[in-house]
Amino acid sequence: MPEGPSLVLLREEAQRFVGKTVRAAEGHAAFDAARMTGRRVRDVRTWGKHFLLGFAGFSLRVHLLLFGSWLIDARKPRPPRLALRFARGELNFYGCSLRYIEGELDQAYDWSADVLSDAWSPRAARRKLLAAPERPVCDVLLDQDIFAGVGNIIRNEVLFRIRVHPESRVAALPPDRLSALIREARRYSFEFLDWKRAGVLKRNWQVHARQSCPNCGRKLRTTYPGRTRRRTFFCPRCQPRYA
DNA sequence: ATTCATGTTGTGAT
DNA sequence: TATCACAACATGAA
Repeated sequence: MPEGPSLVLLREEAQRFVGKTVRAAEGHAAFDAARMTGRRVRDVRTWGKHFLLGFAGFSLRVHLLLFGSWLIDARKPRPPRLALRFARGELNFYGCSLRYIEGELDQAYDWSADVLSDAWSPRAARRKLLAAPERPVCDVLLDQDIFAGVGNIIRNEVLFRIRVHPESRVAALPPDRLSALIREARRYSFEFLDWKRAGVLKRNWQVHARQSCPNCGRKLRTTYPGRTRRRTFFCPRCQPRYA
């Protein structure tokens, strides 16, 4: 579930708790959930795949990892990893990683890296990419320091849309493909968000978990390339490899 | 029942 | 030191 756009939806749903006071916070013993009890939520933000609940002086960071989920005003049969109760309503997290971030979030995060942020900077992304010329594009797209919020689905879809083979190296990309990579990482992330919100995301996948190329009809290839070894779908005909 | 997957971090080997 | 392979975590869908 949790690529960047899904976190935006969580942020929107959690917005109603801003200004409210945590009446009870329960979690597993290893995490000091009680620290939030009696404290007022200042703001709700996201950075890439991080969900951030701001309190005076510190923030809660929730990372949903691969299987994480949340429920608002509802519970699963299993106890939540973290339950935040307010006078009206509750926010429950499952299967996630919890941490506190001390101080201001603007110190802790490079907001220009978040593809879904107003502060997103294509120029900063380009600079980071040019500093990593030998890396394959399949790896850099998942690099959260460059493209925070991009996950495996977005990566596969972006590479198909810009017609670039996943194992192309950054330095070998023609200038217009490098620009397209940066532009499409953000553009498709918002498209993902719209489709997710409308409940039509899967049906709009062009290559992810698909069998054949929507452009030429050939059978798609599935590989596990690069450092990350994540499942990669691509069309060997429509996505030329720039070595 | 078993396998797999929208993710990240830490450990130990090379 | 750098890079890697792998484990660990957790959960719902196919």
